[in-house]
Amino acid sequence: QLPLRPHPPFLFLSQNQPLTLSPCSLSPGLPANTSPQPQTTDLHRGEPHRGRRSSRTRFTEQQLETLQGVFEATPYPREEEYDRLSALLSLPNRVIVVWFQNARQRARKNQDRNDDDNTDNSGEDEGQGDSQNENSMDLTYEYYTHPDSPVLDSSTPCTDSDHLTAKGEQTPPTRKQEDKIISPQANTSVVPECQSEGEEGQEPEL
Amino acid sequence: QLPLRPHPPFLFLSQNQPLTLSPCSLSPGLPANTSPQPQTTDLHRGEPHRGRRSSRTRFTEQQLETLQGVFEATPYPREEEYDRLSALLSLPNRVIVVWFQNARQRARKNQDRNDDDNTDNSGEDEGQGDSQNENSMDLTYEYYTHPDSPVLDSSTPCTDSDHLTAKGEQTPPTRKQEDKIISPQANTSVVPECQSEGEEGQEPEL
DNA sequence: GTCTAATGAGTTGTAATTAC
DNA sequence: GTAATTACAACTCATTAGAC
Repeated sequence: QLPLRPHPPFLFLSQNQPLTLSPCSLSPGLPANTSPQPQTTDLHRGEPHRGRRSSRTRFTEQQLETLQGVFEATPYPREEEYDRLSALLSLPNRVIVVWFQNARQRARKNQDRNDDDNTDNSGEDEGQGDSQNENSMDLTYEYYTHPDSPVLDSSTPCTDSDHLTAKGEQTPPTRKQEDKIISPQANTSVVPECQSEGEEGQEPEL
Repeated sequence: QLPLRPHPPFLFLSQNQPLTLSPCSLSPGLPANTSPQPQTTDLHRGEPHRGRRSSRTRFTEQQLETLQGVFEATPYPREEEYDRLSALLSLPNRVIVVWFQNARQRARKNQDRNDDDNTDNSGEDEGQGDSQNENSMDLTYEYYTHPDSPVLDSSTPCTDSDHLTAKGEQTPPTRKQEDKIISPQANTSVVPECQSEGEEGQEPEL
């Protein structure tokens, strides 16, 4: 008989709008009021811990939104993208990197879970949150991130035919379990990597 | 992790009722600084006596009024709202947080009771003391407190009696939904598949 | 007795860390 | 990079205790 169960810290927004309340003023959708400067060092009220692991970052709604959006587009960004996001969201680079790692892990887990559910309980299909249903994303990665990776090199970037065939070889050494997850960023050819250096061809319209 | 005390099973059901809240007329004349003399002793604020229970806070009428007003608007305020209230009411943050927790608990309980009454004694409907019947609010929260949320506080009076921290805040956590526990990760901001970062259009200037 | 602020165990999601 | 793990942080519920 519980009408509510907001257990864990979570935040994500729908396209929700103030419906019943917002009497006096409203500026929906745009969190530009305060200058949100998420402190990444030591922020929480009080002092929960000192000297331990670095304090848990609390992402803002907007940051998560952006991160999630980028993640859904490119689960494996490269360093330029990390840097861009770092600057954009005013977060340290490590935080961004870690977020993507965790996001991939989460997506993988959700995918597995959904997959298992689908396989096991095919008939039992209740409308669960669809947030984890777009897990068709491909999360295998190939080891292009090596220091002398060809992708990042400016001399090779825009020829997608090259990387598609050359390193598009689907033989990741660490391809463990899921073969449903397929090609890594190779199929990101729809988003060519030439734009990665130049801040990803898409400009923020703001 | 500490099985010291047995705990009842943990199961939830959900039932929800429409929410009745008074938007702006919650506390039209909020206490600016008239003369609230809350005995927020240093007992539980500055110095936590280990082992000793904090002294029970005695809220003033105004404080309770304000808290109740804010609660009816947003049962799950964000951290900034807590801070605002803390400053506004001259109460420690912890006290505010605990008050909201207890208020939620109370509301849930009342809601359950009402629900049981309605369900069990459908025909028997006498006007019992509805001193707390106004708690038929929706306590589902969809995203929890967050540093900068694009919301405005509905508890913030329209008047200028107090704008000590005009942090825009407005959460529409009041989603009326019947008997469905929203899972925390329920709704994500799904973005279309092939657009990299132009999605939300919330990219700050760079 | 009632009412409720405070406490604490328990759950959950996840940022950060570690091991690989 | 991954997978597993740890350490929070924000909540829940039940309970305890303090003032009426």
